[in-house]
Amino acid sequence: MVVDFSKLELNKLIPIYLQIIRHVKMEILAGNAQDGFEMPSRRVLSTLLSVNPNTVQKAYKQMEEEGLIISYPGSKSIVVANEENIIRIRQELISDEVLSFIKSARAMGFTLDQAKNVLDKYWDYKGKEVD
Amino acid sequence: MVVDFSKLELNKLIPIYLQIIRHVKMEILAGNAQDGFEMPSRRVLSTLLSVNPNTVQKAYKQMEEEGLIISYPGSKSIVVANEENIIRIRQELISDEVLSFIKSARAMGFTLDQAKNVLDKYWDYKGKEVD
DNA sequence: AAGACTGTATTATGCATATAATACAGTTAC
DNA sequence: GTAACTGTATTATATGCATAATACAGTCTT
Repeated sequence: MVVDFSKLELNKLIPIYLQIIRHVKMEILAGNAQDGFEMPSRRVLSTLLSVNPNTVQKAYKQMEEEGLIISYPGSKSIVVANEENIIRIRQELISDEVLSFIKSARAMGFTLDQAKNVLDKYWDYKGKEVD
Repeated sequence: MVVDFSKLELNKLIPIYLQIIRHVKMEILAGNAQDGFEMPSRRVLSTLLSVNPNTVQKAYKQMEEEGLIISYPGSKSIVVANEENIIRIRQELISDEVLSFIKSARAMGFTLDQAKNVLDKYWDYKGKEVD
């Protein structure tokens, strides 16, 4: 099975290679990218995302260094989704995504209840308009 | 009264001038930066944040163009926190902060209830460790 | 065996961000 | 009025990110 990138929408503010890495981590956490799954090749993913192959390579190289994937020259790269990695990724993403949101919500003057109400209101939200 | 920047901690991933702008918007939303409040001078804020004066100037110039502040050459810049701005800022920050968090939480496989539980767990969180 | 795919590497260019060092004119405080 | 502050502007340099264009060697498929 191959790790799915079809739901990754690139944001212009954050470096693309970091968004690729974060996407893989989220797919692992969500249980969609399991241990031993294949990564798409650098060239294939660069085409899919309309991005330069070197940008994808930068992401893959860093994931390699983090022990998130294993690459064999000539062959495809493989996901390493062992317990150790999953625990580390969960801590990292909670710290990056959850805590930064809480920080923002508090800075905006939200109480905990108000923050939960906002989640209720926008959880199933799809489009672009907000009110 | 002068807009407070003492609680702004700079993140290395996001451009500094954007973090400055976002901080002002959050202070306005939270009701801390009220209409007519003074901004710290470019030089003073650059010293406070340990950042180049030109970086602060870039943030102030963009806020000027957004109608968020008014500057008079030689004098201090003033916050424009009218109803129109507040509504626009609220929409913008909800879109930027709330929707991006929801998107991340869903990508991590969280249900709405799980997301709320995470908020409960970390809302009052201070330090750096996560479990 | 051959061709098409892999990973990996190098060199060059463009752009945005941030820094550094000045400069000048208007306002404010003493 | 003078000094110390304002906003505003310019030029130069460095860095990170992304792109473009190649190149080479290993693996896989047929």
